[in-house]
Amino acid sequence: MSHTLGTRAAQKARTRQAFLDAGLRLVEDQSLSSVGLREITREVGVAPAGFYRHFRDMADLGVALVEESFGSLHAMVRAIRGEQTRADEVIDGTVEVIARYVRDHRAHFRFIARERHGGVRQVREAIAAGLNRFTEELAADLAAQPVSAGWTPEDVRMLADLYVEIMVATAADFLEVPPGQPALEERIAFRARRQLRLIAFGRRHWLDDPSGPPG
Amino acid sequence: MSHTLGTRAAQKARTRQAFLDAGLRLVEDQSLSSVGLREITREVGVAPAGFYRHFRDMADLGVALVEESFGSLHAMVRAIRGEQTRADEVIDGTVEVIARYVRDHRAHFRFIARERHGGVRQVREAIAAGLNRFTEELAADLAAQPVSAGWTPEDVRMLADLYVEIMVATAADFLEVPPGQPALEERIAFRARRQLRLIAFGRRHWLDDPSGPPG
DNA sequence: CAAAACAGAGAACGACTGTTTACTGGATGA
DNA sequence: TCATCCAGTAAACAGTCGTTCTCTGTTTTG
Repeated sequence: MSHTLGTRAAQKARTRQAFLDAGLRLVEDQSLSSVGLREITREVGVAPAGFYRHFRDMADLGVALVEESFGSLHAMVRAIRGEQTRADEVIDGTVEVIARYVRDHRAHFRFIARERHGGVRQVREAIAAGLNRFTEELAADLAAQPVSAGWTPEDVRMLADLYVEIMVATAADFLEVPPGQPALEERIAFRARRQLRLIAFGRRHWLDDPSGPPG
Repeated sequence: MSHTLGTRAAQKARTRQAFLDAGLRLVEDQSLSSVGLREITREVGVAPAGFYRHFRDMADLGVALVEESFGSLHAMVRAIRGEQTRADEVIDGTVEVIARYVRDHRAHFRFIARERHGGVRQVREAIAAGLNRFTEELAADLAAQPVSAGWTPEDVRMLADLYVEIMVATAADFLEVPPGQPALEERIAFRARRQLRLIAFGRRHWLDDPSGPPG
């Protein structure tokens, strides 16, 4: 804890990381619930029983993968929070950050998209919790903006949910594009920018419209 | 083909349907790629080899399940196309239809949500194709509405994509609610209505806003 | 009414599964 | 230095897996 890890603990951490990397690799083209324990130890180059030194079962490893994935996503959140002021700068920046995130952390996001509604309950719940934290942070940011004056907290949260849904869907669409097809990527980015802009319009007129926001 | 199926073909169709039903049942709490061939024949009450009389492999059965699921969804589309004119009537009706669809076809939608980004490529592609057809129909409806005058087809499609994404997300949220919790269901429905209304505002101001739609 | 078609049964195949057990050997702390 | 710890090994456990084969009994066809 206090100083650098002993060669002992360091080696354990390295093996654990190798498990996470192998798990991420295997989930590229199958679901977590169909990845076998022996399959993953084979990939790591370790005896099957060695698995239990690091994880209780595959669901446990899955939850660890969720945490790792959201860790890299959190770096992206901070990047979005740059100090742009004009609305379309924020939009362009947001879409660009999503694109780069998917490019740089392809396997992480694929894992989240695949297991978000996947077959392992613990993993689903961990992803839901992570997305929830993400949405709350975004809602706090949105609430602080002048445009949100007069909004109820519930409506701000509703808007944040909408934004997150678009971001996740956009990222998932990026995933389907084979790497190195910038034209297709640009089409997706273009559409995402327009969707965000449409929502920005609706947001601006949320309070001043004659038919009003209350349901 | 021409008249009623012989007892022969009828029995085959019955067994095939039993496979589909069993598949849907097993995918309630695991991914398709982890459902075994023997597991499903056991559920149906048939010898393992019997499977091959109906499907080439599990991916084949998965694609058949996608078609069945979208079949029941198509009934819902037609229901949404009721002849309401006022915007909030359409919105309320849409959300209500989504809620009822999830209630009545829980397993079908869970399958689509789970396998949309799941581990079996053929199934992913079949779902993407189904959602695409769905989105195109919706886009055609939207284009016919007076509000869409002056919109480019690309922007109409962008809007349809946005609607579909919200509908799918809302349905997925309904899924997470344990049946018989109307209070939680109403919270989700309420939020979905406000999101749709926000978009309706943005849509209304898409062309008349000073900062304009072109990117 | 005979012949062909064919859904499903049953058995066998080799390979793979998760988990437990007893063990080894190098790092760790007194 | 020496006892303790513990990450990783090797082997065995009782199953399950997908696939192929041959066979049976009924339905369909001509």
